[in-house]
Amino acid sequence: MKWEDLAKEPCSVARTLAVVGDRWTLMILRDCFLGVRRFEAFQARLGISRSIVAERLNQLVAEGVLERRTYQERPVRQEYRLTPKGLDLHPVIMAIVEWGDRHYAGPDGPPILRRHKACGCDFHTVQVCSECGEPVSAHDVEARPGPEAIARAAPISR
Amino acid sequence: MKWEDLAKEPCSVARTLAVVGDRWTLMILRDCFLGVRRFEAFQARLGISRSIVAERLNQLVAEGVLERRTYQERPVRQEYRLTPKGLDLHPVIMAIVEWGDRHYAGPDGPPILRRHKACGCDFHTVQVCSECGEPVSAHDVEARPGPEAIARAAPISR
DNA sequence: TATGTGAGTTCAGATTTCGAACTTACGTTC
DNA sequence: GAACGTAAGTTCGAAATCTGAACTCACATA
Repeated sequence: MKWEDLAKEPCSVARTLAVVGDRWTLMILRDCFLGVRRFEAFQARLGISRSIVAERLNQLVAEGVLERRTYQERPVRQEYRLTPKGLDLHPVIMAIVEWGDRHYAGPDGPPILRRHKACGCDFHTVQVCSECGEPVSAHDVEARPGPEAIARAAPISR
Repeated sequence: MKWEDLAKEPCSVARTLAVVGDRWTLMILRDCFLGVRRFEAFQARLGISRSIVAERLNQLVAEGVLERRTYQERPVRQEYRLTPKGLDLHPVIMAIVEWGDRHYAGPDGPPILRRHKACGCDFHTVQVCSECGEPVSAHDVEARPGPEAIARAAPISR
């Protein structure tokens, strides 16, 4: 399988990674959630090649994750902002943060602290079941193919 | 910045991606959570080059995410299983699934259905605050540097 | 004896990614 | 008004990574 074929897989992990699973793309999105919006800022913070920054930003815009907005004419200056679809990636970033905090924090605790404005507390995230509200662990989940995967696995005619 | 330098960044996203942010690594982990354990099975399911499968599995073992276990002597046969540290990645995979389900599901719904054994329902995941239990959205979060980031005097530049 | 399987390793060639320099179009400072 | 700075890229040769295909080793099965 090639990387470009991922999007066609009947799997939401594959489809998501086809968009954001590229090297550096999640780092760019991390910065988006921290409020970074400009090309130069992404490039300077990440210290990666400008061509890669340009390519990744274009991909994210093409996928509707970021929106290119002109904030100044003459000379034209653009900025990149998360769309609603992009904002939906917040749980992905937070889950990644959670794992890093748990397994790679130094003796002083996590490198970045996060406060939940709604309740005012420093917090971490917990994943719960949409139906019963209880925390979900790996062993609690039973996966089975949905209609689409069944259709692909057993085509009516060949 | 080089990819290998990511692990040294005072950021949990960077540290996590240094381990699992490699191309294909999250796809391998997806399969782990679906119960895949053998080299041949990873290679066949992903259809990527055997050397990449071998390299990624070795990296994950070195990082303590997977454990190599001999399930048969003569000839030696190994399998790869998630360690507790690896199981902690479940929320990352589920957050990725959630986004794919939401934005790339076809008309028949998501390609894979998941049942929460504890309550018996088909479910999706919701991220809530560890302190107040309310769902967390991107705009609800205020990030600030922790002790370690302050000590490094790495200002957040925009 | 011949064939199959699991778990890799090896290697030349294709692809991707990188760093560094260049471009364009303006604004600012001396 | 010349020099410098900055935002947002583009271009290009070199370096790193990935691929497919073949090879290995140790055993099992027909």
